[in-house]
Amino acid sequence: MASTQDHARLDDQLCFALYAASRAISGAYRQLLADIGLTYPQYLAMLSLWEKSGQSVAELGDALDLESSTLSPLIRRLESLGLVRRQRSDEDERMVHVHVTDAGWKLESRTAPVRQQVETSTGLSDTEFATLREALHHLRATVQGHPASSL
Amino acid sequence: MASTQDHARLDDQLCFALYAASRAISGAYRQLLADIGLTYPQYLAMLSLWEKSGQSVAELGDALDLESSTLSPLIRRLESLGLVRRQRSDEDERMVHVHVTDAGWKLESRTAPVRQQVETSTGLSDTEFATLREALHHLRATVQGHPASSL
DNA sequence: TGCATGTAAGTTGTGCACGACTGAATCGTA
DNA sequence: TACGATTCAGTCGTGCACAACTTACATGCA
Repeated sequence: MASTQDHARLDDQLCFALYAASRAISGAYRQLLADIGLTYPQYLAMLSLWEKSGQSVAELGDALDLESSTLSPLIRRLESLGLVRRQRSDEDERMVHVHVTDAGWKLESRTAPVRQQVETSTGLSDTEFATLREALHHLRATVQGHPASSL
Repeated sequence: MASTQDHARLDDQLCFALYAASRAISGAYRQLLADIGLTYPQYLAMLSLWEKSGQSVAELGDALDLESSTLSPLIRRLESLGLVRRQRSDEDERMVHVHVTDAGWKLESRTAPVRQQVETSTGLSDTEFATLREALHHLRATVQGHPASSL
């Protein structure tokens, strides 16, 4: 019967597989990050800031692929948690640099077990993990290089 | 230098690759679906309803892996667009069945080119597409079978 | 029949995510 | 040195996404 139907099936869609898997992973992180007091997007922003403290909002937006309209409130919440500090640039007063505070640095080591637990829960080998990650990075780059106007 | 750093790098995270790729794909759909008047989650809900009209909210939540608190307002918007109709069950008045209306059915054929365009923009062969899709379905199932309590 | 239990759906509150816009600062170029 | 275009952070409005809670109802069992 399934072979005779002309509907596009939800479970056949790559987009849905991606959407559902992404929410499943963020859900796994959510529970564990709750102990630390971070949401999942906040955790990703902190990951980027631990890697490079002092990024401007635009730089962080580049790294996370997010708009300033999303990041501004998120950074404000991180600031109110005392994890980061905003500093307006001296050279260019349009820019705001986001610095990790002492409290922010202290949090870094506490996230390692969270990462470990979620990675274990995926059941993937290191190779599978890396292969899937690169496939997804490549997919994103390809789709973003295909703006709707060119289709 | 990169080899000496002890930070967890954002771009090394599968979770981030997944998160970013998912947003990239939904962004690609967003632009094309705007012509049709649907958001991306609304489109996914309609996909499921076109496949099986008359599902209860809980069934739809099972298919999409979403809570009723997410679906209720989403369905309300679809109803106000005239694409679906709610009907409280006769046998069990707790349940609400969601039926596709004539206008809803008319929309179905208009989504095929959207799907086609996004699939093309991924640059994936049919085999790669299916392989990635199954890997993601499997990943989701594995992670959801690993509740945090068991870690 | 009466009541405890559990389940379906909806409500509320918080936090993304994005488009459209605003206002300030800077840059390019004449 | 004017001044229009651009860039940057931020605001606002809409729509998810989820947790916690409420309401309504059906069912099981005494």
